[in-house]
Amino acid sequence: MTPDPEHEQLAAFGSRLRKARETRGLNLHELARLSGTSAPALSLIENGKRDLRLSSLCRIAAALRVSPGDLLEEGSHGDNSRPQAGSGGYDLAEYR
Amino acid sequence: MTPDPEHEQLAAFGSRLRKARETRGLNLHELARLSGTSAPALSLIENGKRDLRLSSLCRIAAALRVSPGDLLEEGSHGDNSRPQAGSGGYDLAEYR
DNA sequence: ACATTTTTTACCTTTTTAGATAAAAAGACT
DNA sequence: AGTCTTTTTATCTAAAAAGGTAAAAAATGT
Repeated sequence: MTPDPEHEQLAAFGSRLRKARETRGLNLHELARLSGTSAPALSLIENGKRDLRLSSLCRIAAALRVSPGDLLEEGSHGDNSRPQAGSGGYDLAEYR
Repeated sequence: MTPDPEHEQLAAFGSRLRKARETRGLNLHELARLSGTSAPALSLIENGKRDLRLSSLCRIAAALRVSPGDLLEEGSHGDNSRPQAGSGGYDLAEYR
């Protein structure tokens, strides 16, 4: 079958991204400010409706304090379910 | 200092990609046929001079029989130094 | 030195990411 | 019901990826 592996991978990436974001209690607007990618773009990406550049992927991963690979692999090795570094704060004040 | 983390990450990705390609004994032209990304584009990417889409990254990784994450992480867990699956053949004849 | 292969660079065109903004849809809460 | 928050969708514009081709540069081999 393999109905469009392209879209499948983007969709899988998108749902992992969404899960990581929600786990950290961030909404799209906040992640947008942290990552530099706009909220509408993030919405499209999380729904697998938009491709994204590697540089954007890295910025988003950094904003979520995840290694970029953890958003591609289904997180067996790197635990993706919780923010890893201490100080759960996200310095959102800086971006206000 | 952090002189442009953007370019740094692309450059690091590029050299990992180059290493993976060379390990498999493929030249740019062959990887281009296998991945669907043109040889000039691959050259720019390997030298960190061009950004690339996530979908392109996945196609290239598939052509090299590597998981996409292995090209982003420095391959501690997934061994990246050798083709993983058996049958070293790459079916280049199909693309002639 | 010469020929061959491989890589790099340049130019051009098409497609697409990406941001901004606004508006609509969906959810949550009182 | 209504209000507020969050998400989704749409439209527009600019910047950039990506392919093709071709030519130049570099590396390799005889």
